[in-house]
Amino acid sequence: MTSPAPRRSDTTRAAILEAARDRFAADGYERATIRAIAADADIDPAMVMRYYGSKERLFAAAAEFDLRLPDLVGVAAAQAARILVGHFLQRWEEDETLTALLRAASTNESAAERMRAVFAQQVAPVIAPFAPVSAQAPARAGLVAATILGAAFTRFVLRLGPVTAIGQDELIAWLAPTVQHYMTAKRP
Amino acid sequence: MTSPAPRRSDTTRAAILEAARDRFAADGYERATIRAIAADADIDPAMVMRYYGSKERLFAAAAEFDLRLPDLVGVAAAQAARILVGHFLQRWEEDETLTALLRAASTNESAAERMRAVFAQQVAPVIAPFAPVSAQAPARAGLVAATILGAAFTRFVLRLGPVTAIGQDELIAWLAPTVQHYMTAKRP
DNA sequence: TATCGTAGTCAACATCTGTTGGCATACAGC
DNA sequence: GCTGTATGCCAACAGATGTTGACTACGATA
Repeated sequence: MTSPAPRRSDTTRAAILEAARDRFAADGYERATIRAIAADADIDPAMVMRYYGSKERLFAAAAEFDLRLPDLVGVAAAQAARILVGHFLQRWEEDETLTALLRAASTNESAAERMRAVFAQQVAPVIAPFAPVSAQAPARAGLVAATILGAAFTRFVLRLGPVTAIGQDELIAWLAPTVQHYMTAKRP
Repeated sequence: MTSPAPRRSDTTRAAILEAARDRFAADGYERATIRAIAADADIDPAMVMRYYGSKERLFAAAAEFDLRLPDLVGVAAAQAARILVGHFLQRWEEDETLTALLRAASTNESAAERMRAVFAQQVAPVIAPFAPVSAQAPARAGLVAATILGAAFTRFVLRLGPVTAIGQDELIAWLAPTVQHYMTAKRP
């Protein structure tokens, strides 16, 4: 597995991608214009098209990320829930790509599709082993996603005062037991 | 308090508003165009401007709603949480205005501001009386909002398969204890 | 140094957007 | 019926947007 030869334009490509993430995170898909992204990256709008083909494909490239969820096999449910919630909040704070995808998924169908894929490929498999009955695993993972996304939406997108005011540790302390409950509790 | 004289154009106004709610709910603020709304209502785009002044004010009119939250004074917390969650889910299913506001709030600042106002004026006051310590009331209400909005987002906006597959009764059974916990449990 | 592919610039395009003003029509009050 | 106002339609404008193609400058390679 050899990486492709480095190109002279790699710095430009990276600058475009970084500016795109900024704009998509701040404005969502439709309000983030190619011209604004190009201006932020201090390059010509035509470069964006040359290197990424279209706005749609630029977004696809900008919204690519790995949640890097830890392996939780063998970890007790209570501890696993704490780790999960903490990891998600941390990822959201350090990488605005997550906010970009969340914002865009509200109005752009392909962004929503990507988000569903992230759920299916990265989140659900980590939650599933904790389900007492495997047939319930999808619903349980869905509830966990609703919890995480609800927190992320109110905190990073809507910026609801009382939620942004909660410290990260306290937020983890509130959400972890909920997530644990969804993962393992008897079906109500 | 006398209602203003009915105008001949009231049916047109109503048709515009209904079409606007449809479009805003389906597409979000920026992708819902005045031309599309007018076409849905089968009228001329200029009529929208005449009656609502601007797209911004049209949205403001279309996104106006009352959650009609019930009075929960004296109700036990467990029961109150059930009622609240059920009421929210029901409102969301029957009135797409809520989805319109949720979608728009992701990318439009004035929609977000309105959503924060709905939280402060309609949601927080209902939750506050259940808080054991009144200083914690805002945070508790914020957590409830995160729970509700997370469920609404995954179910009605993102349409995440496993979440849409959960029946309404079962969803209430899962969420209500969580909401009750946020409202009343000792701070973790 | 000459050559060729890469990187970058510039101007323009077709289209769509919110918005405006002018003009016809229909209704209500005299 | 006549008049004035409310209602509706049409065409157009000005600006923004994604996208394209032609042209120039650079940098490695021969």
